[in-house]
Amino acid sequence: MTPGRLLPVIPQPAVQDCCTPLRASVLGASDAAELARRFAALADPVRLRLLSLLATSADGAVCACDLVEPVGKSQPTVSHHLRILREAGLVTSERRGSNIWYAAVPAALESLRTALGAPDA
Amino acid sequence: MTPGRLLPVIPQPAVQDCCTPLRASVLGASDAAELARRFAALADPVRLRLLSLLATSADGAVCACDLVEPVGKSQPTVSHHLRILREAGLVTSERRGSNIWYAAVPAALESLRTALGAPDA
DNA sequence: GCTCGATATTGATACATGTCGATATGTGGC
DNA sequence: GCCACATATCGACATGTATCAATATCGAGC
Repeated sequence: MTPGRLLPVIPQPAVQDCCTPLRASVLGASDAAELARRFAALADPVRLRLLSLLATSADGAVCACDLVEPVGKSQPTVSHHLRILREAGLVTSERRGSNIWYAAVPAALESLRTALGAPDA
Repeated sequence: MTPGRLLPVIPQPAVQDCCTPLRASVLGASDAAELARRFAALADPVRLRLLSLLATSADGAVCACDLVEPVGKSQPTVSHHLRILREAGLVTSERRGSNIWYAAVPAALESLRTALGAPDA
């Protein structure tokens, strides 16, 4: 379990926003593949709950040890899902002592919102 | 192929927006499952291109016969993907003579945008 | 350096999904 | 009713994915 609270900030990676909005112009094959890859990371209830846990945490980051119990899956399964979220750029991780802390990447969520957005938005 | 242009409007179904935004409160298990189901519909490049074709069409609707060639998949495969988009509420279809026309459902896209949105948005 | 706790990786299994060819269903015109 | 065309469904196959138990790896403290 988590000891006291630590420094909140995890450096946010640069998010290269991909792909013009769906409604702005017809998606090319490679843009579609990249967007699909990112949405696939959101297409699992466990990952959505993990992301939600991170995005709503007061500190902005949560110890991996505190993510296992809330989602009710085994530790390897949670680690697997965190890896997929990380590879999709939706979360970042940082080692703090013997623990690893995860944080959501708001810019990545914004990027996906943009892809779903109105053509003139 | 499509003859001339027809009446543009396809009646839009009511969209029940699901699930509080990810960043507003921790997602419950059932909300997470429902959201995951909707994002899964977007987690395929063929479906994203189909949706983009529909969302950018000048008439607001496209004959199914005009969706096969652009995505470069077989007719049954396109039909399969259109069904998934329809069941996710992202597109609507309407019979016009011997053809079936599809249209995007903007409100459904907005609903997903909201789920990805900022807590106070 | 060893041990312990935390996280990641591996291997195995069950299940879902994308794809196509073949076929069914449905519509309009003759 | 029959034929041609458009769309959907079916069956089969290959591939991907979620899950867990077991194991490996990595840090910290002694």
